[in-house]
Formats: sequence, structure tokens, C-alpha cells
Amino acid sequence: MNFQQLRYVREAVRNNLNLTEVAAVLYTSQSGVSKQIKDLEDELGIELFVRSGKRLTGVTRAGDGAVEIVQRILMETENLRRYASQYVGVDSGRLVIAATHTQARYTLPRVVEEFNRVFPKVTLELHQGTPRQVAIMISNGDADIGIASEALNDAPAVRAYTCFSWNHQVVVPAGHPLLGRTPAGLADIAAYPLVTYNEDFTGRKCVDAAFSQAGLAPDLRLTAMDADVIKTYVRRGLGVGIVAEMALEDLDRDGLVVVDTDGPLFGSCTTMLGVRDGTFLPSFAHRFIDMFAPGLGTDQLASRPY
Amino acid sequence: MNFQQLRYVREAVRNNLNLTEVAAVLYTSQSGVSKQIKDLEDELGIELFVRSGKRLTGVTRAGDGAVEIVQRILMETENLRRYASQYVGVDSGRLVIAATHTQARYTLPRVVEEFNRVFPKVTLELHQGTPRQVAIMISNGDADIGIASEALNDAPAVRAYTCFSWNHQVVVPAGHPLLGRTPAGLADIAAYPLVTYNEDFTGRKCVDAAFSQAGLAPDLRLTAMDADVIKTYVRRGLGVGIVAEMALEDLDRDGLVVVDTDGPLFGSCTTMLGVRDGTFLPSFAHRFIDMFAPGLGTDQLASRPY
DNA sequence: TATCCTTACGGAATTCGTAAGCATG
DNA sequence: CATGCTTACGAATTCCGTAAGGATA
Repeated sequence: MNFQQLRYVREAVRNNLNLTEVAAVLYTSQSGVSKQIKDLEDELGIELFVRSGKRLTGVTRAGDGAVEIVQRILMETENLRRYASQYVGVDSGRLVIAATHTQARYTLPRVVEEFNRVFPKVTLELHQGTPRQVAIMISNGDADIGIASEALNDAPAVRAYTCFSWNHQVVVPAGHPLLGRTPAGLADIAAYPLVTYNEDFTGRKCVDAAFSQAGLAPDLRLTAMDADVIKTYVRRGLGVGIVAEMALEDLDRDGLVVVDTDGPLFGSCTTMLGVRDGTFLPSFAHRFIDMFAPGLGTDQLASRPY
Repeated sequence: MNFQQLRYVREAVRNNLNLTEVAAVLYTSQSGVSKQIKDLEDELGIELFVRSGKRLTGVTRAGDGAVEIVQRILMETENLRRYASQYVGVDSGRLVIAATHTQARYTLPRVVEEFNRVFPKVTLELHQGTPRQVAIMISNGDADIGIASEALNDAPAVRAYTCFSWNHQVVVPAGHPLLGRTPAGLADIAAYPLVTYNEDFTGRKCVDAAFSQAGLAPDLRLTAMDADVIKTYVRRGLGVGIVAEMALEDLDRDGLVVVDTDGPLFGSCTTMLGVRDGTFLPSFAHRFIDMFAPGLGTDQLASRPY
């Protein structure tokens, strides 16, 4: 048994049991992958994969549990490397953040700037994706920390924490008729075509819930993944925009105005932070978390093994 | 990084950092051990061991945490092997029980017999030792299940469960004067020289506590590790015996009699069962636990990852 | 027919073990 | 001076990758 074999198994599961792909991903030959996996099966005395002829078509029942253990072993070896790298160069290394556009564009810059000042020798890598992709990146260990406004615990082995709450705001181009009827209510807004986030993005669920509870069926003229796109179309008069309050900067430059409403119209949303269960995080990662959501790093996270 | 290197590191810690011994234990050469450990240190970029000249004299601060992770990795690989062996031959394999003499001699035979009938293809290995040795065997992974009447959680990573309670009994040779004064109290017994267990064995703490609470300072003429030895000396008239109730079988043959007392004189003791935290136990091991302490295997243990 | 796993086999890289060197207590 | 780690170097083993073979959709 060796680590290479375990890596092949893990990657086989991740790549739809296609050993050719596995070889490509790990920069090696198919034959090697095939042989090593078979060797491991021989050593363990069980078949991990179901083969129909010469094709892997599934994971056996025994393989199912084995893969779990394999992943734990590999996770711990990664932990060992990270742990060691903490000592080799103190406060140096790499930190991979996976985030949605909203976070990367509006909430993270402040934190990234501060972190970069405190830890100039840490390379920050910012990966962007949908909330679901963020969760998967955490789950696979491709990202150390994931940040999104949606649930992050739909992927396995992801532990999610609540960071802070925020609300949506309504924006329109200067001179829009809505501005004459403030404070505006939900019904006022629903009278216009709307431009807001895609489903499952940046608290869109809260927006939908608010309208449906008020018995309103608004005209969603356009939905997009991020506030920059939304604001662009709002400026061009496509409709009334509903965006996260974090995205309200530079409105003047864009010729947009926030509509005064009767308190928060849409329920408050929460931004979540996710880390992989059982993964070692170097101290600077904890500091990053602390900068993003003060108190989280020391309180909840500290009670865990890592 | 490979498993051999990790094994060398673990064994080095276990064998007082003596690489020569490590090589002997693992049936290989010192030079290999030395080189591999150094290679691992190079790869991780940190020194795991403190060297004074050409001698390992300690574990570095970084090494301390690294060794913990190394042990977790190796534990999981053992788990993988065990897990697999469950499928290769169903209900076959090896089960190592570490127990004190009292358990091995009096409480386990019934269980072993039943287990052997149900799982004839499982090789049972019974290791005997002091309570402390039992705990260490569990902690090191040298035993799957440990059973003792004393605390088992003084060794690291050992999870202990309460199995059942029992009391001590007083035994004397037939015709002993104590038999004429029943039911006997603590003071009556303390009037005679006593023969009982060594310190830290088979609930000896309860015996001491009972006497000291009653303000008595009995004459402990002889203490021994097990009831067989104790009974031998009691039969020869050395003193009054105090043994676990489990050890009361075959008294007639030995010419011994249980002294009728005024209820249990010594507080009730508990027999503990210990397993290593994070270690995979095959299903037959869980069945063994269930046979020994019905309800334990399904209730408390089932709630754990393994 | 295109994709994809297995097997064979020669070459590359690791690992192992003997032996010698050297530091410590 | 006995013990014990390191280094060197040749031998053995393991691992890797090309190429050919066979199976599936």
C-alpha cells in the first residue's frame, strides 16, 4: 500500500471512474493507474470498483467504505504537510479562498487588503464560483476557506459557520418614478420589472420569500449572478434592481440611486463561511477568518481538533 | 512521503528514539531507518527530532504535532486493512483482547466460549497484563479491546465504557472463627490479617476506601495480582481473603467458605471496557463487546464514527 | 469505430542493506 | 570503548511509461 495508490483511488472516484482522466489529471500513464489500483485491491483482498468487462462502472459496497477511509488518510497527509509548512517559514505559504462573486467583489477586498498587509509572505488565491461550486471546492480540499451567502453544507464534510447578516436594497436610475413615492413598499416595487440575482445566489431565496408572502408575483425581467451585471442593466432602464447592500458602493458614478424603503423589505440574509471537516488550517488561515468575521475564529473554530 | 517513513517515525517515538531498536522491531536495517527519517524531515522541511551530535535526544516542538498526525495516518491505514479484511472472509480474522487476570480468568471464559461458537473462524488472542498495561496495549493499537476493573482512560486516545458492577466478598477456610460471628462487619474482618489484591488491581481502591471511611487500619498481610493466588494463601491460613465476587467459583474444592456479611461491605466496583479512539472495529468485535456487556455495543459505541 | 482498461516488458527511480566512519556518554 | 547515528555505494526491488491487446457502447 502506498500513497500513490490511494491518490489514484480518490481521483478515480472524483473523475467518474475514468482512469484515463485520472492519469491525465495526475500527469501519469493510464497503465500505471490501472496497475496500482489493481495492486491495492489485491493487497486489501477486495475489489473496490465494479468492472463490466474492461470498464469501471461503479464502486462496490466494500469499496464505498474503503474510499471514505482512503480520503481520510489523504486528508491527514495533507494536514501533515500544511502543519510542517507552518514551521518551515513562519507565516508564509498559500491560502486558497473560494467565494461567490458578491463576496469576492464586495466583502473580501477589505479583508484581503488587511491580510496582505499582515501576512505579506502568504500567497492568496481567490477562486470564484457558484455557491455549489464553492461548497465542492471546500469538500474536495481544493479551497481552504469558502465564503458565500447561501448554505454551504450541502457538500459532504463541510462545516459552515454564520458570519454576519445583511439586507437587500432597491436601486433605480436617477429620476425613476419610484423615487417620488418613498418610502416604497413591496407592492410599489413589484409594479415594475425587476432585475436581481439568479436562483440560489446572494440571498435570492429571501427575495422570493418576501414577495410570495406578500402575495405578489413580480415580473423578474432579468436575473444575473452578480450585482455588477444587475446594476448595468438597471442603469440602462431594464428594470428596478434588487441587490445586496454590500454592493451599493460607487452608485453615483453609475448614476444609480437607492430607493428609500419602509424598513428592510426582504428578510435578512446571512453570509456563511465553510471549512472542510478535519482539515488542518495554518494559523494565518485562522487569522483570515478572524478578520472576515471577528470572534468566529477564536470561538467556534477553536473548539475543533484543528 | 511514504508509509515506511511514517512507521519509522512512530516506532522511533515508541522506542525511546533509539533507531537501532526501531530497525530491530521492524526487521530492517538502522541505516535505512535513519535515512528514511531524514528524507521525511527534508521533504517536510522541518526537523522532527532533536539531535545532539549523532544521537536522537528528543522530539522537536514541530515534531510533536507532526507525530500526532503521523499516528492518525497510520491508524487510518490499519483501519483500511481491517475494514477490507471484513469483506475478504466474512466473520473471519483476528481479535486481540487485553485483560487483567480477574477478567481473563473469571468473566471472559463464558464470553470467549460463546464467541468461539458463533465465530469459529476468528482467532481470539488473549493478552494479559496490569490495568496500566492493558490501557497501553489499547492505546498502541496492540489490542482491539481492553477489559479491566480499573480506570482505562489514563492512556491517551482510549475510550472507556462501563460494563457492569460487582462487589467484593470475604472468604475464609472452613472452620474459621469469623464464621461463628455472622453477619460479619468491617470491624470483625479487620481484626484478622487480610489477603487481597495489589494496589490498582481489581477494585482494590474500593476496599481501601471502605476501611478508611470506617476508621479502620487493617493488617494487609499479603497482596497479590489475582484471586487464585489470594485463595491459595487463604486456604493455607495466612489470613482472611477479600476477592471479587466473580472469583467465587469452585470454593468447595478449595475448602473455602464465603463469609456472610451485613450487605456489601465494600462499595460496588465497575468493570470497564476500553477501545482506541478512532480505530475501526470489525463487526465481530462489536458482537464480542455485545456478548460481554449487552447493550453497550449497540448503544454507546454505535454513536461513534466506528 | 472510438473509448477505455488490462497486460507485458524494458528502463528509471527508490529503497534496502552491508560496511565503514564518527560522535557521544 | 560500547552504543548509536550517519554516509556511501552496490544490489534488489518497486515503480513508471510505452506499446500492444481486448472489451464495451
